[in-house]
Amino acid sequence: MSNKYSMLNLEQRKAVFHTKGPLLILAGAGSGKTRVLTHRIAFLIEEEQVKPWQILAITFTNKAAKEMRERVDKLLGSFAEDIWVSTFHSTCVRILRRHIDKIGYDRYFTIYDTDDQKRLIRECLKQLNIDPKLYKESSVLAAISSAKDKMMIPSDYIKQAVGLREETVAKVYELYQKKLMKNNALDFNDLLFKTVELFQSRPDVLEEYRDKFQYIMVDEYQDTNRVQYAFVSLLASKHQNLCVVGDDDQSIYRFRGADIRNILEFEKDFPNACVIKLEQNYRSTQNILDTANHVIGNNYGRKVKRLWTDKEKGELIDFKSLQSEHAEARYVAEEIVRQIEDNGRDYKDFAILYRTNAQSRVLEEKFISNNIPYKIIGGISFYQRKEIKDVLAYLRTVNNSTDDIAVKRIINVPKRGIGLSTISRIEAYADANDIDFFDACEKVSEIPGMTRSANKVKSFVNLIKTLRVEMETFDLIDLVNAVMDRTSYIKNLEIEGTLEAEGRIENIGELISKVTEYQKNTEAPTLNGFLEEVALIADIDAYNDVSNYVVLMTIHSAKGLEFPFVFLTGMEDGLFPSYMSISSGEEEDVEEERRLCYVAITRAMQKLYISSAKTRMIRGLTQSNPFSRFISEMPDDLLDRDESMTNDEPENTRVHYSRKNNSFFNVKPYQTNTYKPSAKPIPNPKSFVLDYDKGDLVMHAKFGIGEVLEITSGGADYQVKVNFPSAGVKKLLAKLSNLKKID
DNA sequence: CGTAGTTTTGTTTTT
DNA sequence: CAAAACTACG
Repeated sequence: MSNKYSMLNLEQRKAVFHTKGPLLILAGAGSGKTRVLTHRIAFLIEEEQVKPWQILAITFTNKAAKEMRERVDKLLGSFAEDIWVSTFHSTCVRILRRHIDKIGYDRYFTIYDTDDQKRLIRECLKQLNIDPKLYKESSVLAAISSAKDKMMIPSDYIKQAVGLREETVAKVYELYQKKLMKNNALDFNDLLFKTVELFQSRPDVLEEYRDKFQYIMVDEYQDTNRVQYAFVSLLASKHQNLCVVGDDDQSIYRFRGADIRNILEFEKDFPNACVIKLEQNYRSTQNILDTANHVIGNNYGRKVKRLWTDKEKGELIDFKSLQSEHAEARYVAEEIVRQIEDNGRDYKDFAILYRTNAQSRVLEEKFISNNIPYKIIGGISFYQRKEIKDVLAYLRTVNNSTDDIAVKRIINVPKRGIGLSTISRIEAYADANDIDFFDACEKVSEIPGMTRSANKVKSFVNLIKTLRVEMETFDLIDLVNAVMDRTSYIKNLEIEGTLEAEGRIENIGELISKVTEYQKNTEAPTLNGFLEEVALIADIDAYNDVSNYVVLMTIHSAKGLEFPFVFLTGMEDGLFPSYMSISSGEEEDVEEERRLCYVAITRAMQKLYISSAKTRMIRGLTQSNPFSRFISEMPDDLLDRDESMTNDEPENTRVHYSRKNNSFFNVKPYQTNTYKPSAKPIPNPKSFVLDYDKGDLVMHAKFGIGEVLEITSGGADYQVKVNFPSAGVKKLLAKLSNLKKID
């Protein structure tokens, strides 16, 4: 036997060699579970003659899947290609693309994201005459979503509905599902649910996959919900070679339907299950681990385990209380600079974690002014940006004419004079005749009462038809370019000439390079394939630790990652644990937050910094919250407390720019989220000199001559307000607009 | 029909 | 505070 397994500890080896029958691996944070999984796959193939295509390994993120595949590749050479290593969602899509026609859907279905779902729900509410003020689309969506996670179809939901509210939601659910089907679309929940339905209604299909996947592995099992559980157990029930890996202490997706029961009662579900605990931690120092253990020890109903390490105690946990969120951010930035200058650390050694995405703003500002390269993971992701969704909606419309949501999104983008009243007339006509929205557009001349707008609709229909014809012969890139040309989408943005528009143009450029990349890396690239890949992408997937920058992300996004230095910020009661969890009165809710805290602490390898702000502006109100209760759950002798530091930002050291007239930091191209000092180290902001001043006349390539009204300094560039007689007042970035002074 | 200007509303966390 | 939703006017 190959000696690659001798690197593993006793428990890890047990897990690798136990290949038959159900196996639960309780893997504490940093205990090398990915290592176990990859070695287990290698072992199956090398020593047990299992064929690569008989193995299914499921992860939650594409990043995890990619990493696992790469590591298996390294162990085995190149056998890993045929192993199904993918997320729940992409596994299901793959199955559905082959078989969904057997349960009455078209195989070229579209995948709806949250935004699309909300639009659809809005339509349902309208159609059912339900007051959207009383039934907010987000809460209705949450209800429907959780029903689907529990595998309740509309009729099940109606049966169990109690009270007016639930009965109303049930009606919406029923209509929503009908509309999805009509639009030939599936939402995220459906991907799982429909696959399970397929398996249940077509035993022959289930049998096919049961025979194929002799060995199944599931990562992050503690985060599975009911449908995912059903999916896995259906597939595994025959061979029973199911290996699940998880840590109940790291279950942090209850809000998304994750059912901690799945892991706690695995042994009940699979009576002859073998349980192995991995408790040796290879990641963190003793002090960090002890802190984590103490905190999580306050939760009830856990599987008993205690992480240990043979590493040294390491440094104490730094705890600092700052005056405001600005002071906190400054402290973080300065500490990073200090560590880099004094101790020769790299930017990529640092991660800043927070509870909510909103907290990233202030940190970002300080990083810019300290010239620290950083990347924010999450928040409004690239694929959720308006301009990207617009372009994708065009592609979706071209690809699938029954996708009403996509058609409606772009019918008047860019503006073609098709307004609300026209759209509702078409909608009414479509409903009355039971046809798709796009088909109704085609028959616009038959719709009464449309005089002026009929022609506009017609030209829109022709546009789409032309693109459809082009799709036949064009490759993907040309098609995207054709969409851009024929819609003048970019041209319209250029005319706008604002900073915001510039950012949007850059984002579209970024999308085009993603299309190119897809086209290059895929054997048989198709429009459908591209749209699918894009639909299932998560922000964290784009993160790689090769580039040298500090990363900022929510604790949720950080799960599964590790960093030498971790800053856990915003440790205030009401923020973390969140106000919601405290006020709900359910201890369960605080426990989930506590697990989140445990996840955060255990990301740190060498040193953990914890900080809180005495006052913080939230939603426009300045609040002052006590320290997070989790801090008092940490052993006092491991904390290096500094609560005295109350120095607020000294006003004169702050880089002055008011938010109002500096939109540079508000809307920026996705790419510049990664801000890197350019090859020539960017001189500090102030030493970048402009050769014109307020009152001067300048020349701009597009707008011609204008007068400089105002120059605002911010981070790495100046914002210049210029009045162009031809185009009006524009806000421009000095570097991008390349203004030339005129004497 | 489009727009600018005004009011209101909201935050966990995301595959 | 900032984005979204609404209102009033050209």
